[in-house]
Amino acid sequence: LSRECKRIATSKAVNPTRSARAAKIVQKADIRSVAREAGVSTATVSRTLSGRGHVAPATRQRVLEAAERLDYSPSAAAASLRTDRTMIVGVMVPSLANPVFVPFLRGVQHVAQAHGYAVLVADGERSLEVERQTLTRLRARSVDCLMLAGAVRDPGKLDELREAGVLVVDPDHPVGDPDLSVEALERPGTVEMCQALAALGHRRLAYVTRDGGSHASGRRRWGTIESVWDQLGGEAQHVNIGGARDAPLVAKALRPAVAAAGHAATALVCSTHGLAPTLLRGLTHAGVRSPEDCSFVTYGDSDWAEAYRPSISVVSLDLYELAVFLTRAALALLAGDDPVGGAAPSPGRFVRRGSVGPPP
Amino acid sequence: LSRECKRIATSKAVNPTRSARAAKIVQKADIRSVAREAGVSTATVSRTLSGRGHVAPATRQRVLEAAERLDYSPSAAAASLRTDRTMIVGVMVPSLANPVFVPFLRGVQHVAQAHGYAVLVADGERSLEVERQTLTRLRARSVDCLMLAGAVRDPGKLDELREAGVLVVDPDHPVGDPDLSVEALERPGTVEMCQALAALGHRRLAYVTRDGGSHASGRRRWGTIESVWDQLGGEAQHVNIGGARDAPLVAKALRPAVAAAGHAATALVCSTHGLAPTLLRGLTHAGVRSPEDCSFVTYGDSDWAEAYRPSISVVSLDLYELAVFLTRAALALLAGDDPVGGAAPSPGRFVRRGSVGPPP
DNA sequence: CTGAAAGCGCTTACAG
DNA sequence: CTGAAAGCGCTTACAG
Repeated sequence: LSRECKRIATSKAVNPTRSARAAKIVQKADIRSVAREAGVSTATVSRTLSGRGHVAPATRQRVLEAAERLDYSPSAAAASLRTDRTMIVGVMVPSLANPVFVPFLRGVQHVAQAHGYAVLVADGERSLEVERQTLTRLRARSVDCLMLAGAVRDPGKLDELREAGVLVVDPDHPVGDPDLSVEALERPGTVEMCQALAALGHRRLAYVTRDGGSHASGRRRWGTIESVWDQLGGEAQHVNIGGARDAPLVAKALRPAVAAAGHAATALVCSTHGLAPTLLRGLTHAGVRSPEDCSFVTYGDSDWAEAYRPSISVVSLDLYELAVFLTRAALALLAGDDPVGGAAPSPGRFVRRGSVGPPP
Repeated sequence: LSRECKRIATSKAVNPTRSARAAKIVQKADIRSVAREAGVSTATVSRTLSGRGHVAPATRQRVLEAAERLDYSPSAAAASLRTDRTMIVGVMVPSLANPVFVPFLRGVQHVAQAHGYAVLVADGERSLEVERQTLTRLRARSVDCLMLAGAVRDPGKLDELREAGVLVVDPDHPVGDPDLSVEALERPGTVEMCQALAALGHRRLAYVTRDGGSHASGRRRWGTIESVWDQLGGEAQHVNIGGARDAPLVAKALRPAVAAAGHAATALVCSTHGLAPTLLRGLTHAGVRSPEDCSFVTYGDSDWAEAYRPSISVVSLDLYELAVFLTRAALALLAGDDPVGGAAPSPGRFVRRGSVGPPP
């Protein structure tokens, strides 16, 4: 309906009378009506409301009141067109179905909101095609800044965005400070975990993923674990359970690793929080008890991990905190401010709970 | 840097030479450069790329090639300003920290993306103030449509948005079809659960929330449970554990309900998925076993609920599916299309698992 | 401290 | 089928 009105209003050239009528119906005050109401130029209204440029206190007051009275809401589109800044930060999430990315999104959201930016979320839906299309759209929207919640399948697209003037922030490859990469931050947690397991006497560890390394983060973790565990004198193996979901199938996929006579792994490390419940069901089905038969650790924490019996040990990294830090830095850069200080994000850590014990 | 260039470019009036240089650096092709490249008017370029209006096949071809060659990405801001449509759908989430809202967001995202809309997320951060400010921003961005993932604290703000021409979709109060409200959809699941418990011989049920009804959805659920359970001849009580997090505190809060000599509740119903792990830890701490001493059911399902031992019975409603349905309908309305058919979202249902058994 | 005016990059009704 | 031109609502360098 109101769209109808607007369509009529658009043809102002054609018929100013209808246009005026339509405008009255939609009630959308623009900067000119505010200027008229306050008896000043639009320039002054703009200066007052944006806070840029000096305005005499009395004038300022009148403008604010006029804006209030008319319930004026400036058009973001018009401002963007003029200033070439959209005040939008985009977040590219590989898959919203994967809960690990939500804290990151939340962190970006929090900071962006506080700085007057809006947040555009894009969901890659685990698909190269969708991701590409989505990034193209983000470019057309010319977000001021794009935060990546996880690895992108087609990094070439990112360069396109960068060339178009978008500030792209990739936690896997942070500009400036390599110590702030997810990998670097997570490493201490992995090391702690390996040391704790080794100290308990574990020698054989199995790292379990769903897709065997198509995920960049999963692959990197495996690299870290492999080298750290090797240094500690243990043997690590990588188990890929593929698409298995049902407990019997998962049990079957895990059995070679955890029940091999003589050289079974005595500790299972789950690559991502979302996979943990599936593995736990598989273990239960296989009759493998934790921690008696096999210790269990997962990457990523939650209330459920803690509530499980035994409570699940985790390597956790606060992605919310990381997102807050990175977003602050990015927005400061955009504003041309000095790089913000602020506490650096805390590194990952190992939280030992009931699911870890000595090897059988 | 590129921002710097742009700033220079902006002063085209002042110094066209510098401007031209800057434009070359930023590489941003606009519709005029495409028109020039293809040897047509901007009108024709616009018509070709938008698909509105007829263009001769040969011309079309030339335009597409020129656009491709120049890597043209039309400015969404300019288009919005002109057409008064932003092609953005906003999603208002009461709190991103609450995982129940994520499937809804994902559903909106999926449909929006498929229809060429972008998604702006707003996080209320459980705060009236933040929520208000956020809604004001969504209005300034003039989203075409606003989907509410949950109840909004200040419904008055919504009317403001509606007056500004935004299509606001509230799953708690769907326009047109009241059978599509979250409440109506969830009811069958609640009824099933109550019937199942009653059939097993339960008479006393406790419904547990964290904040005792500040949540609109929690309050409604309690209303439904109370009346259904009453009809079945049982007694229902409402327990509010407030902010308790530690197992001992939660245990203490639950004890009056589940351990009252003679008239203890024999079934505990948890109001929301996120609260379940906390309650389970409390029960474990209190030495209450499930289902032997007390059956346990929660609203909202997940892999963790299923993996828990005993596996947790749930009342589940697919909010992803609901979001998909509502978003499709909303976008069809915006496009002026006929209301889409499509399967109606499935109602909630009760999934009985190990945590429910006969009363002690 | 303030105003008049140009222009951001599109789309669309109109005329041909 | 195509082009010339107006205008969407802002912001900002310039002039006063």
